[in-house]
Amino acid sequence: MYPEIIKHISQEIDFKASEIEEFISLLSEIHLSKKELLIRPNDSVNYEYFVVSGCLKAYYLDESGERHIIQFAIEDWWISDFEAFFNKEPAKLYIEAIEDSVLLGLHCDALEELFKRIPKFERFFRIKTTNAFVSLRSRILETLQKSSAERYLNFCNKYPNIEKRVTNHHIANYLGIQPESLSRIRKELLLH
Amino acid sequence: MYPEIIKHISQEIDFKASEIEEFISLLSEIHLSKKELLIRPNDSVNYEYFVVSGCLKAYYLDESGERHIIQFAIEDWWISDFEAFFNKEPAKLYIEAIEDSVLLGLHCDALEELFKRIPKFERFFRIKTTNAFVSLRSRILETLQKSSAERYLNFCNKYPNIEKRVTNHHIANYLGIQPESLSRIRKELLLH
DNA sequence: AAGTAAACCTAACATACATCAAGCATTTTT
DNA sequence: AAAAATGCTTGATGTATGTTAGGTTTACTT
Repeated sequence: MYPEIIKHISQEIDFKASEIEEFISLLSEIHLSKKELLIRPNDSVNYEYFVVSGCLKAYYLDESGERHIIQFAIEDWWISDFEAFFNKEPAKLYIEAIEDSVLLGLHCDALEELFKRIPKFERFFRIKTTNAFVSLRSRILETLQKSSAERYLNFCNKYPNIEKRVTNHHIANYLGIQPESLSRIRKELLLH
Repeated sequence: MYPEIIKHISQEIDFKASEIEEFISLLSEIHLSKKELLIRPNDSVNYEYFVVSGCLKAYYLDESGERHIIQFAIEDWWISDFEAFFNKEPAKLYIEAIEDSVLLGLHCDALEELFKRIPKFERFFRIKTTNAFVSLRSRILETLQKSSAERYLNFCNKYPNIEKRVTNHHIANYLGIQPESLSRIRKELLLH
């Protein structure tokens, strides 16, 4: 039962069977069809979600209706409006399934309880968050430093499995450029 | 002794006096003069640093010698080359004092030990890292979304204490634009 | 199977920002 | 106190990316 997430947590920490069992008991399974919304602005966000299968995007719509993708998630990733989740604020993001997807939701209160009962999970999530923090820092450094073409190539290198599954439109949104610009970049790189 | 950091950790978690004492015993005091380097590329980074007083910048020099500031730190902030620190890799960043500064260094091994002995510190650093993670996400969303002028105004609003203490050159580096462009932005905003 | 929507590409033009260069003011160094 | 370095501003010019528009192909919907 839920071998994906068991493998995922066991990679980082050595849990006892009973601890894993307790963790699993907290999860709720969610099925989403393509284009279905998991979170929309003003929702209260009580869950973070582990992706068992499928592909999703987290994005923000600005005042002028432009879409800005902050995160993709495929198998083995966590996704949520983390700002809303951790700070108990209303959502600002949309989270939408790009493909039919299966998720495991973890409720914030259940998570707090779990931290108290089994501090190893506090450790697990500290390590996960630390890794995420570090990789956001490199993403910022990259946007400060690199040309759009370089960032596009890096994206393809770093996330080949995502690049194959989302449209160029999505990738352009993620990189912070217009789809037309990405098309030009791809033309110059001879990638069509 | 070290009232600043005691206040800092007590704001988040209720520690016993003995726990605080143990924590304090792990810290080493570092004094830096203006322009002195705390970390330079290829250093091994065994410490993260709490700023007691002063002001520092963490930056990357790219191949063409451009400087990109990823973080400022003033009183009450933590600073390090976190990627190098957490992943035990050689540093890629410079960390330099903008003013004479006093720091408290926390060694990675001491920190690991502390986590084992007092899990509340694991909790403390999980919460700190989570907050940092969330604010990096908004920083990314902001660079995807907003004009340079808007980002400059946001910076001034969000970090008035930093804005007062660093040069416009530094702020431009942080925002990812040229100092000349920032000067023009300020002119249009009538801020000289 | 036909109709519609979405994805992708291309081109012409507009614009924000970078680049290069110079000058003045302020701070730091000697 | 003089000299040097740094910070800030301004102008002229270049370039990458945005904007608008149109067209082709592919995928989805009925």
